[in-house]
Amino acid sequence: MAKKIQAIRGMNDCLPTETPVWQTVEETLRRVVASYGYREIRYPVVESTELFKRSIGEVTDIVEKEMYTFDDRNGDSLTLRPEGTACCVRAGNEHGLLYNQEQRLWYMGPMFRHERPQKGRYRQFHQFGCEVFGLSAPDSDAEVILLTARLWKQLGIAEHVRLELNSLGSNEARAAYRDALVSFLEQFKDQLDEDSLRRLYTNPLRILDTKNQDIQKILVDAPKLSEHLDDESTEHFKTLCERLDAAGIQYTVNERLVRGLDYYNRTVFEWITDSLGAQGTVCAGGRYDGLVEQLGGKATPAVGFALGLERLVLMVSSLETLKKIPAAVDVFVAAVGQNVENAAMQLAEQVRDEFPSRRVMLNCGGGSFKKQLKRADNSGAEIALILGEDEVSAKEVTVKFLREDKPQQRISQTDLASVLGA
RNA sequence: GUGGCUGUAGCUCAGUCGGUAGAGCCCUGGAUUGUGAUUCCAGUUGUCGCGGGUUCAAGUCCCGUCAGCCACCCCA
Repeated sequence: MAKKIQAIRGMNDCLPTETPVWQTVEETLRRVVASYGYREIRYPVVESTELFKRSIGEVTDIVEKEMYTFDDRNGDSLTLRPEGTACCVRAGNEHGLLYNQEQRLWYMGPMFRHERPQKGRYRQFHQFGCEVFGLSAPDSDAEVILLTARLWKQLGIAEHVRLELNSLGSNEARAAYRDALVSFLEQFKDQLDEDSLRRLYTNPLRILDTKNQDIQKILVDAPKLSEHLDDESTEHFKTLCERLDAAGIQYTVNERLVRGLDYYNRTVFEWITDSLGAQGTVCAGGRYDGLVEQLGGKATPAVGFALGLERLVLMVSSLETLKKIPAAVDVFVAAVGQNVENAAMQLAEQVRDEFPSRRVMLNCGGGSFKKQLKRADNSGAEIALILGEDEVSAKEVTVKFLREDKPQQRISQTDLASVLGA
């Protein structure tokens, strides 16, 4: 045997036993965003490397070490998209969708990050996201959060996720807080671990959500982000919380929640679960009022979120909140004897013509009657239509019920509706 | 990128002290030449992840490597 070629590490096949769950999740997402009037946008998997450097942030892990970057044949640096927001903004700017307009958009598709794979984290993974442009008031923040809350209800996992919320303030407030935090942490420089030291000057806010208990102790006395917020952001956040309260959405304000991507300002939020091991974040988002301008467009406020489809599928499958996966076949057509295969193929086509919603599988490859019935059983079909020489010459068909305790019938081929109708 | 665990039939797994490669499921045939799913009988499962090494002898011990899982890191 020739040497087997394996899939690339961290890039998974989705097998026929798994695709029904994916389809159900995807259909649910589409239905919910449609109910909010959001429209789909699609954009390429490959973009200019510069797009992600300018949006996500030069010193983030994603840009520093996780991107699939390569040179095009003409020497341009290209990157497989590691996230969708930057691409959405690029496409919106390029086609004049954003300036002086309101847009409620959604997207779904594969993203790529070169990380070490583990549960709920893969190198090719799939995100679904929404992006709202042209609206700066907190009711638009509230709307996207309400939309996500509805998703969990529709998927049956509402009891297994919780919402955390924070405000990063304006870019100026965030910068001021950053300086205050750095000068505070510099007093404890000798107690910081390697990761925190590295982030002290590159991305100090990320130190806030470290899992290191010793660092968390130091942080107890650190200056608080909420005390550095500008008045407008404080008001914005207060109104958002009121909207969520009025809508009956439960949340906790987590002052340590800062998010990893540079473009966020004001609202940031995460939906978290305890049922996925270390990868607890199912959905995350926030406001990014500066990004459109940063990517060459006219200043446009924006808010959005992204969720990880693999993580949702894992939750939905393990919690068994979905109904049992239905069989792929309703009717199996068996052909037994000499010269009946043409008639069987025609019968299968006739059933598909007359009953378009019925899923019909035709026996292929011959085989004994016993073998064909076994195939019928394995297909999951409810009904076997059996054609032998007798039936063909009489223009009849034998109907066998595979899942019900009912005697088989022999009916005319013009009377299929009596068993397949409705 | 770092660490721990794992890798044997299509699938789930066993394999003792280093001594001929095993079970169940699945699949195929038969009991039944036109009746599946139940039962009985028979049969096929194989680069023991890959490459080296030690040994008379390696699935078993050692080294390397690849992959999977879990955690760190990071993030959806």
